Amino acid sequence: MSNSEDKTVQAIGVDVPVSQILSVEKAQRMAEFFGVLGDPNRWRILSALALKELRVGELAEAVDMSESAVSHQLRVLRTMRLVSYRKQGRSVYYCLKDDHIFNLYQEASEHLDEPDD
Amino acid sequence: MSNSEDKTVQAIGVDVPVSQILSVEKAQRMAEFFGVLGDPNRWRILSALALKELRVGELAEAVDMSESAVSHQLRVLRTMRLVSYRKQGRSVYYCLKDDHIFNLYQEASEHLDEPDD
DNA sequence: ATTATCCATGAATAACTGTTCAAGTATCTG
DNA sequence: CAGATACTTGAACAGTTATTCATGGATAAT
Repeated sequence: MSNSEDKTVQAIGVDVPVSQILSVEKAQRMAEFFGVLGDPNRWRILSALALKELRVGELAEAVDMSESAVSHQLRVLRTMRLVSYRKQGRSVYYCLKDDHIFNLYQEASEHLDEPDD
Repeated sequence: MSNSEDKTVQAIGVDVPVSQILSVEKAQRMAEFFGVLGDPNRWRILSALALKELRVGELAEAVDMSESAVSHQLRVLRTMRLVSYRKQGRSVYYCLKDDHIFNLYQEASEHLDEPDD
């Protein structure tokens, strides 16, 4: 809900209740989340972690990025709670946090695979 | 599938089949799609269109953006086939193309609403 | 203790993105 | 036809983002 007063805009005979449009705040949160999924290297990292728990260095090798770049991206993924980690000695093992990412992947795949009309 | 040769990286005793990591091309397509959902104003536009078919001008008023900005964003949404449109006189009516967007919204909401562990 | 390894972090830079502004096309009205 | 309305488009500019590079911290090995 966006506004306290129930403003409307006239459209096609009926009014559009502006209050049902996503609020700026909610839209912002959605955008931040999906924005994290808007980078190809983060998808490659996530897909690698979908196979098994991996250390930062292994990840870097697997997705062919520098350790620093991977580490930076892992921080972003951590912030959105898409991955979790555990430390063991000097290593840090990362893994997927839950399987929402699988559902999002599937849903997007379906959309992208749809015929062009 | 990423590489023709089935390269692996050693990890945790077992090997990680690099060939199962999302290819750069597939990752790129995923990122492009989700990147479109990585903007708050596009979410507001989509949520407005979820209520009913709207003209560009009505959309602009509803989401409080300039017509030009809305038009630019609608082109992006059209490119990703998230919206479709029909012309009627000088007006152009836009609507949501399918309901994948609803599922994505729901899935993301669930993720964002999860407790912090 | 010294050195090496693994990872995180901050700054800097290059690339990308979204808005505005100005102009252009198409349709309707008088 | 002239003017107004509805929308689109391209260029420019500001803000954001992802990488690299250099450095620092923590743990392990010698």
